[in-house]
Amino acid sequence: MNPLDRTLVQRLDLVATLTDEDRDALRALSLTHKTVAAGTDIVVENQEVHHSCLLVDGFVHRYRDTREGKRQIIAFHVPGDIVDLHSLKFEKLDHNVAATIRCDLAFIRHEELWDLCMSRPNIAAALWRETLIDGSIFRRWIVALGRMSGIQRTAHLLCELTMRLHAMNTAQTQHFHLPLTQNELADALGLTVVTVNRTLQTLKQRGLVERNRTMLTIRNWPALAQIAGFEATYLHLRNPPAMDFSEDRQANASA
Amino acid sequence: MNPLDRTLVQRLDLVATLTDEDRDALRALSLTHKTVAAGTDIVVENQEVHHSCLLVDGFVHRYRDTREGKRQIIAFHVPGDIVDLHSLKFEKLDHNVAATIRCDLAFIRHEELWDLCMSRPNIAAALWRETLIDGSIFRRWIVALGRMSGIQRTAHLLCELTMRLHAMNTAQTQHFHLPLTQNELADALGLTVVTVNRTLQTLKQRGLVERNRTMLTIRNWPALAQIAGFEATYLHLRNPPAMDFSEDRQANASA
DNA sequence: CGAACAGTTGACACCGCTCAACGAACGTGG
DNA sequence: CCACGTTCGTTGAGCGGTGTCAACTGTTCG
Repeated sequence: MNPLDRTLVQRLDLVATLTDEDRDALRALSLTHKTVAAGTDIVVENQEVHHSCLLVDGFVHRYRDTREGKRQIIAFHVPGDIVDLHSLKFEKLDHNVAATIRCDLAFIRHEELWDLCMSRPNIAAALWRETLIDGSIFRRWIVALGRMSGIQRTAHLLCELTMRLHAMNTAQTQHFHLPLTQNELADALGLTVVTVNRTLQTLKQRGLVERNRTMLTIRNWPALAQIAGFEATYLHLRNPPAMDFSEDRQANASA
Repeated sequence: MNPLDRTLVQRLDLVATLTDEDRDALRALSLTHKTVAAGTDIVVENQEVHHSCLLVDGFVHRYRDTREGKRQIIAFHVPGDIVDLHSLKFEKLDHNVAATIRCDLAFIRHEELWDLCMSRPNIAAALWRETLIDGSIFRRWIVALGRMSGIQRTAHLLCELTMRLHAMNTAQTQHFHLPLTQNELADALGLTVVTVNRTLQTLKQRGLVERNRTMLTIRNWPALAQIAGFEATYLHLRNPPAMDFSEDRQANASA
């Protein structure tokens, strides 16, 4: 099966309306595949690039360092995302993209992508919408960083990632792979590792989520969404996943 | 003179490459004009809109309130900006847009804007790029909110607004109109009014900037940019303004 | 003139940071 | 398969940047 089917095509179907011809045109894109190790910088600030990078498998984050050497993570990406679609219209990048874990990537030349946009307005619209959703998520992070407490922010991030992974079927139950260290969570949340550690303990004590290394278990989605003030509309999904884990909960009750 | 010349056309010329035909096509857009009072909500969350709003004159901010009633300002807009270009591809908005002061606005129907994008790829590219720059600014705000101190954040915001106003010639010297209250600054910076007040005093004591009601005076741009860690690349301007106020400084030395 | 808003100042509390040490899990090579 | 280094996670103590609360001043405008 074409790797684009369960990544880019599936992703764009989540957020836009494509025709069969659009999908075929997407499948016809020529890809350059590459696998990179955890921690690899995929694209770095000020670099000039002529292709965009589709995340096929793994987990990616975008970040920037301050002059004092502190790191702020700006975004996370799940399989199916084009992690630097913005580079299509920028000469130089203003931040870095790195592989959080070992990743399978597929590169698409800008020229070819732009030609596709010109010949298929639907696809241009879908990709533009993708970059706008990116921006919508940024806005929500700004609100979280500026006006929400540590525990609210943490809950919000976990809600967002859970929903995005479920939307793409990368996660399918209340118990799934979330390959982030507390350090990475801290750098995304504008907190320190110590605080994140304590915050996660609080969330566990309250029976909301449990995290163990690379696994996350949602124990009480409604309550988690409640303290996060999470509503999925800002992800602009056409059919947001239900997030009803009651069946799982029974199945896992014995565990 | 067509109001689009000194707003949208000028703005897009700052960030993209247009032909004369592109400019003519932009000038031919049909506009609905409107003036709103300070504090007016221009578009609100969850609203469905079928036009985008060009800021002709005034000052606009975008914001969102948390469940606890705290406000976070997400973006500021200067004349020439389309303040809700993202709405072109979204059914529902995920945040609010409000007039910071009395504003002259011009509305453009989405249908007409999209037709223009289809017929003129250059304009589509320029507008897409506009939304990407919007996102780039969000990213920088995320870094500021997550990993920079109150004084650094404040300096950074002042640098950004100064540069954007100068790029559009809305401001032309070191002394210009910046119609923001300390309350609005606080809500943008994720601080409280009290802290902003003290931070501004510190900046003044150090001889960097002075703010008086609606006026801002840049006293030492290099030093201000230094503590903010400000570099203009993320604004993605084709020709960033020089920001050399040495002549002004002499002229204002007596004041 | 008076209400409403914007700005200023002081005292105090607290959330989250810093520093520091230790424990647990993992991976790699001998 | 163990030994060991490295990364990740955990815990405690103390500090500091911002927030909170509250009072007061200054400005604008009807």
